[in-house]
Amino acid sequence: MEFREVEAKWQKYWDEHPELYRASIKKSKEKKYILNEFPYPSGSGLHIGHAFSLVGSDIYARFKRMQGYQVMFPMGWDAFGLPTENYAIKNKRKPQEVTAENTAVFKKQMKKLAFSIDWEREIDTTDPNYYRWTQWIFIKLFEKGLAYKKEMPINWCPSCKIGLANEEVVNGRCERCGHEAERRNISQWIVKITDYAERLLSGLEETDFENKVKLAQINWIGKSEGSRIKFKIEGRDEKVEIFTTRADTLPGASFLTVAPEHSLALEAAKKDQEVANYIKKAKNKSDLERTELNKEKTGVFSGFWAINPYNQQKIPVWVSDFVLVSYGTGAIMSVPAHDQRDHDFAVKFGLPIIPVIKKKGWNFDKEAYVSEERGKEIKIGKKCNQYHLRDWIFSRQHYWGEPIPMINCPKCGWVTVPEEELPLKLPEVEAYEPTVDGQSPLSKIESFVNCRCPKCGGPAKRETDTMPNWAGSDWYYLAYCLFEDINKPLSGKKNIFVKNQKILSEWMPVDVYIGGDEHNTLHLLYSRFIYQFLHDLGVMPADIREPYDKRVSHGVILGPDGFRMSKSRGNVVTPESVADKYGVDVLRLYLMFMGPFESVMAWNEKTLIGVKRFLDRFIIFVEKQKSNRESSETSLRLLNKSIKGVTQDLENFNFNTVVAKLMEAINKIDKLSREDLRKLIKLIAPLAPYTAEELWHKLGEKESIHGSGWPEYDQKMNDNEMVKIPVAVNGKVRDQLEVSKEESQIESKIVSRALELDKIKTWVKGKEIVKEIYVPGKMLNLVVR
RNA sequence: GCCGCUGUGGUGAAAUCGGUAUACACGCAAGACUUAAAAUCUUGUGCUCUCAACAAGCGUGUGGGUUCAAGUCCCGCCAGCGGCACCA
Repeated sequence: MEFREVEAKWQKYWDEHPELYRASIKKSKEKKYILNEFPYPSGSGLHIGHAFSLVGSDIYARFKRMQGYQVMFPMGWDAFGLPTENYAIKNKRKPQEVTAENTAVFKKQMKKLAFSIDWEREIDTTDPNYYRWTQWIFIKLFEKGLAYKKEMPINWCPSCKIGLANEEVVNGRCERCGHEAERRNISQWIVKITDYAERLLSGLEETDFENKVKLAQINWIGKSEGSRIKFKIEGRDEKVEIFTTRADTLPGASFLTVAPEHSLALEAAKKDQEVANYIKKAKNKSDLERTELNKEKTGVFSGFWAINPYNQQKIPVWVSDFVLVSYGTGAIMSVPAHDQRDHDFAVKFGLPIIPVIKKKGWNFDKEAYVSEERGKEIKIGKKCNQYHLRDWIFSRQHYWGEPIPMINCPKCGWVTVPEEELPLKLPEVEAYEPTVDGQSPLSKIESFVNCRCPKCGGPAKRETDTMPNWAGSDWYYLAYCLFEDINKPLSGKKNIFVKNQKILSEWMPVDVYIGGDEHNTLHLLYSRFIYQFLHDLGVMPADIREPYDKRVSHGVILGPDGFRMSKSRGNVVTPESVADKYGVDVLRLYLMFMGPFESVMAWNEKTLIGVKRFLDRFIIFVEKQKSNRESSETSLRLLNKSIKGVTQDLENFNFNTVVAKLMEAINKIDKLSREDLRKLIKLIAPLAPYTAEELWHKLGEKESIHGSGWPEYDQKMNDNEMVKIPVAVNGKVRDQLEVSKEESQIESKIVSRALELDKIKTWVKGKEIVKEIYVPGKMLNLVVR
């Protein structure tokens, strides 16, 4: 039968039987919540990367389902975002309509690729019933003091006249027009994720993330332990506080350096034009300039003098942009003898270099001596930790995002939109372009902006910024659990999280979270933070402290030329084109056979042929074998071995070797009974669901194979098998011994039989056997002299 | 510069705990079927020496080390990929 007909037939059947893939908690069965990062539904449809990671996830979900677990494998759409907005602007269309079209295409393609998704749980971050709760979370953040408004520099494209998200700035340039991006101060909503830095670190211990993911998060949070030390400033009451990890080098602090934004620098600028000019210049520096000017240090003397608290010496205070406002206190003590940046600075401006840790023969004038070694402890200042993690800029001056549910009242200040008024719907607008001054298009809609203050009833204005992309994906793993209350909205004040504690504690945490390395820091950290925050609010089950248990990162598929697939390179391979040409099962098998699930691989259609041949042979094999009454003994053993290997490899996401083991089975097995044939088909079912279903029914089955059980490995079957024991002399294998399993356990027997082997005799002849090392069932090594 | 990952045949890659390196597949070569081609099937395929077989030697980026035994563990170096980058 042609693959097209087979696919159409079973896709229809599966659509008519949603119970097959429906996730439901039954007391008797253990649950598995298998989550793949939900896609952004772009206009170009599912790309090969989506297909790759989803095939792997689907195989695992199908495998676990057949093993008898209650599997939840849901899907949804992370549909807010710039590409849709840009497309809408360009084509004068509504983002809502574009999104609906795109998600329809994605869903259709996913169904074709046979993903065993529970479609009843489908969610969409742009659905007001969904983002009502995204907004509710923001309100709670605000109420708990974790969201605040602040002037922050953002990236600004002077050509497009819009604010750019960090993702939109590529090498310091605007992603759309290539113009150099500038910095501009705009008042923004900030979320205090830094309050959770320590929790985000310690929580990692409760997860089963692989080490590289944990390390990525640890590095991103970037904790350093040190102390804060206050320096008196001559002629001023206010002290300058610095942060250092090396308080022991305080005696060598020959000057202080403060950031251009530091209050002391601003103070100095009032009196000194040169300082004022420097600050102005530094402020206007774009990211591009900052990285380019990386090499040469710049700075200016502030005119202020500080007192080193260790020895009461007068040291100058300098202003330099290599000191960052956003880290520590925005001021440092400079120890040129033991820090290379301070050294560069000191050399350029002729400042003293005072060694604290002595090193024989070290030329301190030439280079700083930077070592792990510490000087004697100095107990000045107080111990504290610093983190690289920054607070999270939560505002976007764009249209296609969740409106931030805040109202600014001239009397009451910032007031939240009352919970019962949620969702605060995104109004339909005529134009989606950002305004000339960089504000969100919402700011032009007076009916949206002007409102009454919920507190005092006076006239007030709404926030017009929208939320970043990450907001909707911070809690979607909860939304899948609560889909009934999200897709059929609750009225009034009822809270989905509080109401559904039981459901949450049944499904959470996510058992396996499959996603890309590019999300190992931001998305994973943001969503862990939001979960922890909700946990602190008391709306999450008390004993579930982390949202994800295990994290599996999938690899990347490059184009046939070895480069990342892109339209401009013209090396794009779409899953659809491959499925049309060879069939879905061939595509699925090939994607998995390419290499390890985590690695980076180039597309190679030639290798795909091998997989196609295998699947054809598999079908022919079943046809030929199906009338057998019984299996041959060797075939039965081989099948049993395959069951063991395939089961183990599926468990560990080693899908490439699963395919290899199935190929091996087909190559070696010669005779199977109809009953045993069923087991073999089950082994391939998670990988090639269409073919397996078709063959299964050809054997006379009436129910779907995907609802059937997983074959069991028979431990005893291989017991009386013969085993081959390699015999080595001085570590080099010279011959092998074939013995029964029983015999292989007795060392003395193995040694004496090995010494009877002709080849071994010649190697041992005339020499003394110093040592015999026998690893039962594995190998024998004779050490001779 | 810092952090992480990777290095195995002509190619994609296998090798649970340190225990027969190169499974599985592509490609290539020879053969079968065919008027022919495609498809399919069979056999062979790390390197060196050899007409060939046997045997032997060498082989997992590189130099050392530990061990009866190292692709696997430890130390140094080289190359490639990804991320971060004046973080005090």
